[in-house]
Amino acid sequence: MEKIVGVLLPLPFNDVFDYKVQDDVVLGQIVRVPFGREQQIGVAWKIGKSSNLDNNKIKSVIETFNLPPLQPELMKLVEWTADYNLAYKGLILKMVLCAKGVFEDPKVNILYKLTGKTLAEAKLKNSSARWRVIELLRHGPYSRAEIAKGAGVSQSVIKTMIDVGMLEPLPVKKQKEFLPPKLDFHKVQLTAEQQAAADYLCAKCEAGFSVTLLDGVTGSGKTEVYLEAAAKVLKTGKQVLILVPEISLTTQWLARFEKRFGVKPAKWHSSLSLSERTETWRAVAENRAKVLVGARSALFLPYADLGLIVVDESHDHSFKQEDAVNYQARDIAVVRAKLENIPIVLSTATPDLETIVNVESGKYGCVKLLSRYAAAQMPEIKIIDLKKDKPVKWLPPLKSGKESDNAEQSTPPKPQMSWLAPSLCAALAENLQKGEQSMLFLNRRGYAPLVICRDCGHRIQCPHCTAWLTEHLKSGKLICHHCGYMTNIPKVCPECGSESGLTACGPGVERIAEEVKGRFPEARVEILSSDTASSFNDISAAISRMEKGETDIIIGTQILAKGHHFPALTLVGIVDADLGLMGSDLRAAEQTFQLLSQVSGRAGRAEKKGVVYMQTLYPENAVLKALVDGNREEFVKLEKKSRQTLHLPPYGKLAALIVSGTNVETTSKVAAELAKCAPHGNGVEVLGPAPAPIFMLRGKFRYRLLLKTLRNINIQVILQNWLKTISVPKNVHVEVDINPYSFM
DNA sequence: AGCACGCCGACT
DNA sequence: GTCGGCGTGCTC
Repeated sequence: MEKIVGVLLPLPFNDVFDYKVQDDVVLGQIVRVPFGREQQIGVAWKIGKSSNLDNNKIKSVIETFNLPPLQPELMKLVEWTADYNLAYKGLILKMVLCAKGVFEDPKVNILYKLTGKTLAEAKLKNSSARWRVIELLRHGPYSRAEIAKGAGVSQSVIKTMIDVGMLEPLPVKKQKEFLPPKLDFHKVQLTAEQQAAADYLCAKCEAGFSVTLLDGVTGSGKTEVYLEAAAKVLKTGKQVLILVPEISLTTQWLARFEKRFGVKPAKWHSSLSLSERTETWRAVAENRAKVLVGARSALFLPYADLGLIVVDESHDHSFKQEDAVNYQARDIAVVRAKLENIPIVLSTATPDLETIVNVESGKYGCVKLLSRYAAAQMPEIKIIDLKKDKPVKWLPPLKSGKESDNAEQSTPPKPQMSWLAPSLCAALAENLQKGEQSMLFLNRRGYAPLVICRDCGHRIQCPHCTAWLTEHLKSGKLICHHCGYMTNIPKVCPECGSESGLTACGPGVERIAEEVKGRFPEARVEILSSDTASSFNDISAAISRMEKGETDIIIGTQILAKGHHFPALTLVGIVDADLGLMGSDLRAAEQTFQLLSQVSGRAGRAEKKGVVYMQTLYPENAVLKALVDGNREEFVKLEKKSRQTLHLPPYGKLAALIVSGTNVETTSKVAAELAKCAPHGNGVEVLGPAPAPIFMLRGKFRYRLLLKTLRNINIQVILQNWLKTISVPKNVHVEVDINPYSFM
């Protein structure tokens, strides 16, 4: 019987395409279909015909894969995510079908086993090499390479034995094994507070959908608590998904997991190889991988039997960031939990206001961990007022050795710009003398964020973006942090040709490291930022040197803020606490509070108490004051008030339209047209268009419009109607960002 | 998204 | 005369 199914394809469409099928196809079945002159992998989304096309125009499904069909819950999640973010359903589906190796022929290993034919029967002479092969294969089939190594013979010996029919091939599907976690491998001794929290979460794990905020100060052992909930769910045979910010998929976290469960979890992140993706995808779909730790995209994997979701560091802004489609992974995780009717845990030391409000309204449950693990205490935070405690220039140490021989020729060292206040320098010196570790945090990569010519005032800009190029001394390049453009550091000013005018302005981590090395030549200094470390392993290596006490002062960016546990770290210096507050970010205050709390939380995580120094030009700033007082409640109160008066989330809704294109005129015309037919009325307001803060990005000009509505208004419907009214030429792109975090 | 079709400028 | 630019339209 010939039937017709609607197939959703991983392309920018909302509608299904009709195909004929011979046998019965189940909803959610993954199929290969012809599409144009190509083939596509799609999913049977609707039974029956959806188009009014002539039946003879409808092509047939090529094959249906022998894979578990997508579950209705996941299909609903795709639809929900697309509707909520005004994105194509097909592109959301693409995130589900993201392991293309799954749909190719599975790789097979050819192993060889004995056929039973003897040497005599094969008319071969006895030789010790051939006997060693026979002996080896009595224990089981092996590949050619394994036989050669195991029996100590050459490939030719094996080939002869195959040719005469003594050995026969045995194709075996390559399938990576995912070991099940050993639930009782190593039960960590929990504190009473942790145990109570774990008990609460475990109780939630018995009762369908719920959201629980696991709200614990840095160093309170949240991981151990939610791993107990994971153990509870794993005991029932269900799967557990732990979402982490990409950057915290560290060796340290994995080591903690392995210590508890005796095995490695399955991992999912952007830098997996093709075969790792394929293996993991299949193992998740076939319920062979029981625990998966992954970045945001792990949310769309086809779990066979999901029982619990944990969002670690749930406040982290990297959960909201665009890859193919804009979405906030934390929110979609909650929706997935709801659709699957399972519990979800949001774990963080600094919950975002949205989550706090949901806890207060009773929508989310909450457990708190108020004290640090064991003897550790919260660090003391001290403000350094840079206006009073001004950094003083420093002299590079005199060069030693052979260079001092021609000292009369070299100019005396020039005093260098400083970014560290005398009091911070003194504290570093003291800590160094005590043999304790220090960390300096500056969320700025490279040497200097700007190069300016003192003679003509020229500033070196990115040719593709409205942004200055950052100087990176290590690589000798000027780099655009927005598009990746790279050029050698010029010797002379490209504008006026001055040979001495080019000057680095402002500090990046490399420059701070230079100053620290200059001031403390005896200290073992390490820089850690996403570009000094060329690989995941470099980062792990630097972290482990720090753990082992081989580093005295570690200087780094964001990368240092999250999840690391350095027992001997007692001093944290925040070089520029004001940095995040100036940005054009709606959540600048909140994000700064979160980031600085996280960084501060690195200090004093063992017996010795930690001290945090924050350098600022605005010591009266409310965010910093709240941090110093350790008073999150006060900060939340202020933040609530400001968002309430401005009708910002969660007290109102926001959506941004980003209009971009390579042609300024057509782009601005579309932006203006959008403004002209902007929706208005009760509780609906449109701001803009305004040139985006980075007007030109990757060679495209960008304008922004902001739609603000009251909380009870369906912002998606308003947007849909709005976008329907205008026609956009193909060389202009209109992007929708529901609940934008940034204005860039 | 990809890819073909189609209509106008600088080249052997 | 053609090669090739990318604007428009289609894919069950």
